[in-house]
Amino acid sequence: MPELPEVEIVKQSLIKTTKNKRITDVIVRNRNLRFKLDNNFENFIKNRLVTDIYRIAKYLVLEIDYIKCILVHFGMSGTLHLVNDKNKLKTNLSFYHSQKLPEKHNHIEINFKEFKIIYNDPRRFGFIKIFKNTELLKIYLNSYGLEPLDQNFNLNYLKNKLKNRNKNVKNILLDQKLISGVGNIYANEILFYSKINPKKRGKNLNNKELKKILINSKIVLKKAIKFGGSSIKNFKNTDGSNGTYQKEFKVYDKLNSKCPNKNCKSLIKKIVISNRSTFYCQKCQK
DNA sequence: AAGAGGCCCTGATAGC
DNA sequence: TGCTATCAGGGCCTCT
Repeated sequence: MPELPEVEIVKQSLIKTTKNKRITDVIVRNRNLRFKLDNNFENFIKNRLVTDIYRIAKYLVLEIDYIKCILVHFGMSGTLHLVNDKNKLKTNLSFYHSQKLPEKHNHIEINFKEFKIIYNDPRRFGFIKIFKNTELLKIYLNSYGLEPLDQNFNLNYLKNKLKNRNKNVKNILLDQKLISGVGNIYANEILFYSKINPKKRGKNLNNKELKKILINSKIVLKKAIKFGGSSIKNFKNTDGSNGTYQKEFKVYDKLNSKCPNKNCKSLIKKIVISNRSTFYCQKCQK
C-alpha cells in the first residue's frame, strides 16, 4: 500500500478532521505490530491535543501538544479509518475504499469527542513509534534520503547519491536512504516514463537519464496525489474508491499488456528484482 | 561497505 | 469444495 502519495492523502484527511482536537481515550487491542507498541503509548497521547499532522516520506506524523509526536508507518496493509460512535464510517480516509469498518485487525483505537480513528493492519508490517520531541524524531530519520518532492531534490543531489553505485536503478529508487517515499508501484512507473531499464546500474546512468528520473519522479508523485493515490487490492465489501491513480498505471501489474507508447508493439514484461515484481517495456526502456 | 536475500504476517487467488 | 502454493504497495537484519 502506502507510498508517498497515499500517505499524503491520509495526512490531508487528518488535517481536516483531527487537527486541534483532543484525544479522549485510547484502546490498544494488539501491540504486536512490526515493532512492539510502546507500553506508554496510551498515557503518552491520552487527554492530549493533536496540534499538527504532517508527512515525512511514507511516514505520517501526529504532533501532540506542540512538542511530542507519534510516527505512523503503514507497512504493506495498514489503513486508518475515521468512524463515528456507532462504528459507522464517517469519512473514508484515503486509499481505503470500503464503506464499512473491517471486522478483523482493528488493532488501535484513538477516541476523540465525536469520532474515533482506528488503525487496521492485517499483516502487521506497519508500526507506530512515540517521540518525546521532534528532535528525537529527526535523529530517528537521520539516515533517510530526500523525497522527490523536496525542493532540494535536484540533479546535484541525485548525482551525489548515485555516483559510483553498483546497485540497479530500481533498487536505488526503493532505497529509502537514497530517495525516500517511493515504493514498488511508483518506482516501476517512474522508470517507464524515464525510458530506463530497471536493471541498469546507478553508476551507468548519464546526466540525461538522471534528469529524467528527477523530473518524472516529481511528476508521477504529484499526479498520483492529485488522483487521490492508488487503490490496488479489492477488499471485500468494496463499494467505491477514493484513489484512482491505479487507472493511470502504465506498466505496474500490466504483464503482457501492450506497451502504452505510441508505435511500440512490445508487450510489458515482468521480472523479479530483489524479490519485488518489476514491470517494464524491453523496447522502450534501455 | 555495499548489496542481495531472508523474513516478519495475513489474506486473496490460482491451480490442481 | 478443499487443499496447497504463490503473491502482495515495506524495510530491518544478516550474511557475503
